[in-house]
Amino acid sequence: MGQINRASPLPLYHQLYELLRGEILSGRWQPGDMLPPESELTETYEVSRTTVRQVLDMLVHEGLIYRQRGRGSFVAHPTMEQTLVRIISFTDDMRQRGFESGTEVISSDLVPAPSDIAQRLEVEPGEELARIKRLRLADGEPMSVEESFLVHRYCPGILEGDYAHQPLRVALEDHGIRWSHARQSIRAIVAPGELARSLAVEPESALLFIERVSYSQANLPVEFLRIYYRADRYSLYNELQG
Amino acid sequence: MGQINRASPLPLYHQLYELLRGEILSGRWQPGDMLPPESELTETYEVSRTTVRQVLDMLVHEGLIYRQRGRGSFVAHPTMEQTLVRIISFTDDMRQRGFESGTEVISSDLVPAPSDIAQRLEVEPGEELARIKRLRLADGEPMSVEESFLVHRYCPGILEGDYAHQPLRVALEDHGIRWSHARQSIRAIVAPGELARSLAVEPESALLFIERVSYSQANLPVEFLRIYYRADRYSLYNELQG
DNA sequence: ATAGGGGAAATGTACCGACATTATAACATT
DNA sequence: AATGTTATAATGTCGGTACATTTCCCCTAT
Repeated sequence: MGQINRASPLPLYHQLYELLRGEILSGRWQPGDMLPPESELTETYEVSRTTVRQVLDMLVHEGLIYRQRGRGSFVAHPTMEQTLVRIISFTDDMRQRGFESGTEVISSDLVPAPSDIAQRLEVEPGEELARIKRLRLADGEPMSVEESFLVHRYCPGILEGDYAHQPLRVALEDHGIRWSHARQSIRAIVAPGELARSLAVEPESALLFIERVSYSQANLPVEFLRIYYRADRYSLYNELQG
Repeated sequence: MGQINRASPLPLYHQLYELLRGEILSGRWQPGDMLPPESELTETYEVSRTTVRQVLDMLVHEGLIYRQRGRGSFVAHPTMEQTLVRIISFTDDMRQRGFESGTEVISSDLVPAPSDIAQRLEVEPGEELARIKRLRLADGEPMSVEESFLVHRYCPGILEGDYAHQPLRVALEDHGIRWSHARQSIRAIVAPGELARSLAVEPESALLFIERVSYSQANLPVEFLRIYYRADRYSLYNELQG
């Protein structure tokens, strides 16, 4: 079990947050499970109830837990909404939607950065990028095409992996890269011929098109991602506040 | 200036939250303005600093303010992101994107509820709905078509308003209806001929298509909304957490 | 069997105090 | 003039206490 290090410069609440978050994201605590009550967390980690509640509130905001007065705090069931709040893997996204996910690598190579991508990745045009193009399947049928551009300098040799079976995220972690946040735009486009063929849809179909820049924990943009979703199979959901 | 009523059953933090939120949303406090420091809010409203901070944290999470250690708390500048978090009017959305907004009413009438819409509005199929169809303009050019279905029982006579010049939201408030939250789906579609004409785009263009159910503060679904955005002019932005 | 009461456990609300960290401006020193 | 120092004010972190409210279970009286 994790420990809280009082000599650490990291605030106690941050350490506890990482601990509890790990329990949930790792799956050690399952959706619907009750978390230890505040009183128990207070004793276990030897922090005040104030700190414990601060952490639990953070997890509520993140959508990882929900709380019920008089009953307890529980691990939340993943919702579609997570897709628009958290960086989530294709596999997890599909599992939430009730699909079995699959992946085929279309191509992977090194390319010089085009100027528009270079700008978003904050590198010089022409800088070497690793490009990985994959077809994503849901229950065996094409769901999306993902084109990923990685700043090769940050992850040399990344192209050696087999990204049909290994998550790109894992390979990046071997290079010490973990995502802190990402910015994306969501658009609608008409499927170009080649994409229509890859996705097995009629030419001129509509696609949901997402462009995303992902930032490492060092706050550097590392990946530029283009995702083309089949509009007949994929939509986004979210909830708005009044 | 607002007051806090200690005899009210509403929690103090909730009352203070509504107060400060009102100052911001009304525009009395402008983006970039510094809020009164915590110490002053504590004295003004005679609540503890804990309560003040709880409220400020809520406003931060809502994206209405940001805080800077050692400097103060400030009214946030509206961002594109709000579109995916808060229920925002077309006018405000366009202003954030740097457009002048305009509206033309295409049609408004009473219709019996189709079964799919009835289900989402939790009424019987055939129940009377007020339907308002509007063309939305940005800098004089078509941006989107909105088709709104309102449960007429909740807002009889709503069709008498002129929704080219008056916000629908205001008319609904006269019926005591204010939005608490809404749920929406985001999809891509190919523009049907009629819509393409209304939006002045090529037939077979891609549109960003949003379907939204909005709930009143009584937690009743009141409006079903279909919005068709020109994909060449409109995209959504948001930020994801790692 | 059923209804009701009571207590235990859990989260919610609200207050207070103490000190840390950061930003700014005014002031002092070089 | 440039630099360093200091004081002040602001938010951030952490601890504590008290009581309210809700849920749930067990026990009892009917």
